[in-house]
Amino acid sequence: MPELPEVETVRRGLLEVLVGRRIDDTRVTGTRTVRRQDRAELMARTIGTTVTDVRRIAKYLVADLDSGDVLVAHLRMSGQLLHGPADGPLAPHTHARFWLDDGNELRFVDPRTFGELFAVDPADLPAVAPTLLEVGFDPLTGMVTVPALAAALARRRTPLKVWLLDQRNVAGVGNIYSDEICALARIDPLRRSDTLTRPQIKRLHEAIGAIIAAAVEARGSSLRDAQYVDLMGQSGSYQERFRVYGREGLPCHGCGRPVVRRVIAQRSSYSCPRCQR
DNA sequence: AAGCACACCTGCTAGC
DNA sequence: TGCTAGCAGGTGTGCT
Repeated sequence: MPELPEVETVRRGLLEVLVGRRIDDTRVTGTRTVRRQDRAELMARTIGTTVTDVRRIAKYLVADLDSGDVLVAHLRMSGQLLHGPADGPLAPHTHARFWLDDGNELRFVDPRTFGELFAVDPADLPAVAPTLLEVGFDPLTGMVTVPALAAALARRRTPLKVWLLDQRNVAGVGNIYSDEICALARIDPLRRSDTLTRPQIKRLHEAIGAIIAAAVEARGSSLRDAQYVDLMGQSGSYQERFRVYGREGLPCHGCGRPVVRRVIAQRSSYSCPRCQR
């Protein structure tokens, strides 16, 4: 479900409702929700702790606990974190519940069960979740210079779309925003990363920053199935500004010719063959 | 070693 | 109306 803008929107919501709250009780019912450790260990490491900060690393949400441990969540395709009164109705596919000391509850809901939770000592992260520590620059908080971007692009020989999806290159970009970035930069997503021209790299640099900033501003994108909602169940609005994503056959905003869908890296990819080269 | 295909799940929708 | 093939915001694994 969520890419950087959606995860960032959830993070900002969690900052408001979680920081300073003590977790009075934790219950995990989903059998696939905790995969990197024993479920009982996650419960033991969270119950009785107070949340001191909520950070984002790529698409991971990281809650710092006053015990020194971190509670980490990844929503993958269909995960949601929802916050509300502890006596509120339970949504289907609720796999974990965290009871807070103010009468509210944080719930992890995930129909496809790809999402996950784990709670560890940060010193153990290299062993438990190495990829979380191997992410590239963050377009929202750590944009790189144009020469640094050029160097990183030259290090791989893979389609630009695939390069953008690789979290080791850019942290937090996924299928929607990689297409939107390529469209704004007017580059073919199949263009090999190590063959971009100087002007293309400059445009790509601007596009990465601009698309992600605008999508965060819009509180992310919610598609037709309304899977993505923020902590309070509210939708984002960036889907109203999509240039190409999901617009197969509809006119390109630049030239009016139909947007084309292709499969790249086993994902749907949308682009304008005329404007993107 | 890098690059690529596939597996992991459930639910919704378009098309017959 | 009812069935089913196809598709969905991601990433870990295993192959070449």
